[in-house]
Amino acid sequence: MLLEIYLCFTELQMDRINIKKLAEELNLSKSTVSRAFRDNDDIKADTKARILAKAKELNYQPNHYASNLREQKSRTIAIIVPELANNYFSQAIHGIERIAREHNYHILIYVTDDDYQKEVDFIRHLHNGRADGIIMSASGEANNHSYLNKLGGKRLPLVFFDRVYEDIDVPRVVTNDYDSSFKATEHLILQGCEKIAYLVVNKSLSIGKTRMQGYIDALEKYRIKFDDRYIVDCSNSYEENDVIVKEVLKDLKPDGIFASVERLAFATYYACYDLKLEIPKDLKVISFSSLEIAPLLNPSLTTITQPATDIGGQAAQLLFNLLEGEQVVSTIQEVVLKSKLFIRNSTNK
Amino acid sequence: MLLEIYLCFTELQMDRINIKKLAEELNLSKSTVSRAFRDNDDIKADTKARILAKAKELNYQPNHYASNLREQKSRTIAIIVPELANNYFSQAIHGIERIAREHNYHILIYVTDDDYQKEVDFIRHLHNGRADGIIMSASGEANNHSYLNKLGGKRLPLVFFDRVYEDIDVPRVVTNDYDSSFKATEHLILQGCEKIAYLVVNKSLSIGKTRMQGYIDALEKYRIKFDDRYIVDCSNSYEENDVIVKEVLKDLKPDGIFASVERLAFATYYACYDLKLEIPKDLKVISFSSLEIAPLLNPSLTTITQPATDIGGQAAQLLFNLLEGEQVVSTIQEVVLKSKLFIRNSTNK
DNA sequence: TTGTATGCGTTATCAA
DNA sequence: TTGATAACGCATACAA
Repeated sequence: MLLEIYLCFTELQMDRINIKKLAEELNLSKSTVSRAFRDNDDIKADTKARILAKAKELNYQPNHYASNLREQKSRTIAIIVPELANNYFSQAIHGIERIAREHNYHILIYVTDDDYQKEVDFIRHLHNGRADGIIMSASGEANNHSYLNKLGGKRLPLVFFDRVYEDIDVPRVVTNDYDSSFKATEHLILQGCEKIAYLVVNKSLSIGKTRMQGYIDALEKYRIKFDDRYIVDCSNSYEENDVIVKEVLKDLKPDGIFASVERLAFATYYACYDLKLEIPKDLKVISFSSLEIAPLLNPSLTTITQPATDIGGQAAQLLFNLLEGEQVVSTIQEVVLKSKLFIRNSTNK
Repeated sequence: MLLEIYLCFTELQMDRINIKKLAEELNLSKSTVSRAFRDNDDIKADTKARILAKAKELNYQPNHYASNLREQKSRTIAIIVPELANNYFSQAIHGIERIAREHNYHILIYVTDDDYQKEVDFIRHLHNGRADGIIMSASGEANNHSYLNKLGGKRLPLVFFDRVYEDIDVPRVVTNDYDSSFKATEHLILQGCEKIAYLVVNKSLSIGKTRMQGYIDALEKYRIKFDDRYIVDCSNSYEENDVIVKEVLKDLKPDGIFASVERLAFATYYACYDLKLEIPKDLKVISFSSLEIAPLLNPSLTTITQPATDIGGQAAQLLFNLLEGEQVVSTIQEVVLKSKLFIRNSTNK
């Protein structure tokens, strides 16, 4: 009976070990115990060791919410992305995660499903102190995002990567999209393409626009008449894209496809299989992509490969500059990373 | 001078709007304001509306750390995975995220890089109240994980998916790996393979063992002698796997490859390209995978496809049963989802 | 070097 | 229906 009570008691104790109980166990005050977990405080090495040992024994961890309420910072960054089950974004998050871990920060993940309202809600919500900063690839280019100017300022540092809002002045990491798509288009032209379709998911997104401009300018350089029917607005749904791409292939009979995201290159491949079109004979395909197995596709896919992991890492670095930097830098910081063209069989003559 | 102080003051105010200031603005008490943000409390509809309007105007959000310190729960779940830039895990996380969002929970991501010590550290750390529960795919099968039995219990609910520790009694979501690999091996045999190599990343992992047993039993059924040189222990590094796989192909000359994870199938493809081996003529390949573009590979890859998103979703569901369930269920809950065999050209006669 | 006391921003209990 | 007050667990200024 006594044993039972004892067990019950210790279980309860186990259930919630806190600084007070730990202090009692050690016959010390809470403040002394607290000091043991901070680096720069005055505490006898001996005492500190005793405390840490006991803490480990009892599995004590300073309560995160109490600490952060006190210190007004969370050592947490939030990542907001349009989608998760996506090569590019998972690599970028991987890059962020690595840097965050080095800095002993934790990461929260938020997925907007390309829904601008969710993005707004997430950001608004995050102003409750849950995160010290945000790294985001934007979802709602077409919308009014002035709310970010109010919120996004010094209160909660924000860094963009890849998909940015041009009108919001925050640090950002992008790739040299204009050059890359110019070169991509040029490559198709030099391989003999004359009717090049540009597939894009959301052409109002700045990233879509930049890439499109490279395409347009390359056409111009080679005196190929621009025809806006060849700018094809696609969606995020496999089924819809299948219909859209097949229509384009049948109606416009392009001899080159420039896909602004890898998903659209896949849609093109599937469509060609179904329509018995042969890549690269009937149609050459090039795509922005960070797919590591592009060489294994049938045919191997010519890609403009973005350094996705690096992009994430740099974005994290920019955020930590804001969070931990001594001096406030007032100019916009923009990091431009280079994509690289890998020529493979999908664009071979 | 006064102006400066005033500006400074308002800036500070803007910087940190809290319940007290909001209450002062409204000439109400903190408690009344607090009530406006809870559902079931007594408060005049009129007052509540006034409060919420003002809160929106001032961009007030109840401080997360204070709330959670008070309520002793965080509405946050932690996900621990071996790696992130990986098709399977990013799909699984996507599944978890969807369910978590439905429940209004946030997610923290931790990546172990297959390092058991990191896993232990993460879990230990998470006992500081930062998360209400953990969903994990394990990294350290070979190690002693009894620490989990102490920690993992009621204090911080834990759910496994995919890679589990058999000796830890917590809910789990797995796939029918034994059956699937039996069928996969059988499929290779029926396609005429006689020397089938099984590629595995960590054969001491239970998931590797289960899959291996299916392979072994299928061989036995068809009276093919088991030779443990055909069990090939690979790594997580591209370079190392390239060497390992090529050696196997050259030395053992298998006519079938069964890859326990998709990365090893890719390594096999690359090796075959280099060694001028033709799939499926010289070598048939089948792989566990959740790759959506398996049909686009050259040749299209026969897969045992795991419902990765679903696995994540179910794991989240199990965790929410623990977190929100009224009754404590004492038996182990195990959810088994079925993988599906998709026969494609890599195993065609 | 250690202890005491206060407050971080909430929510819950109780009283009004 | 609302207000005053005490905790939640911790970190720090100050006292000893």
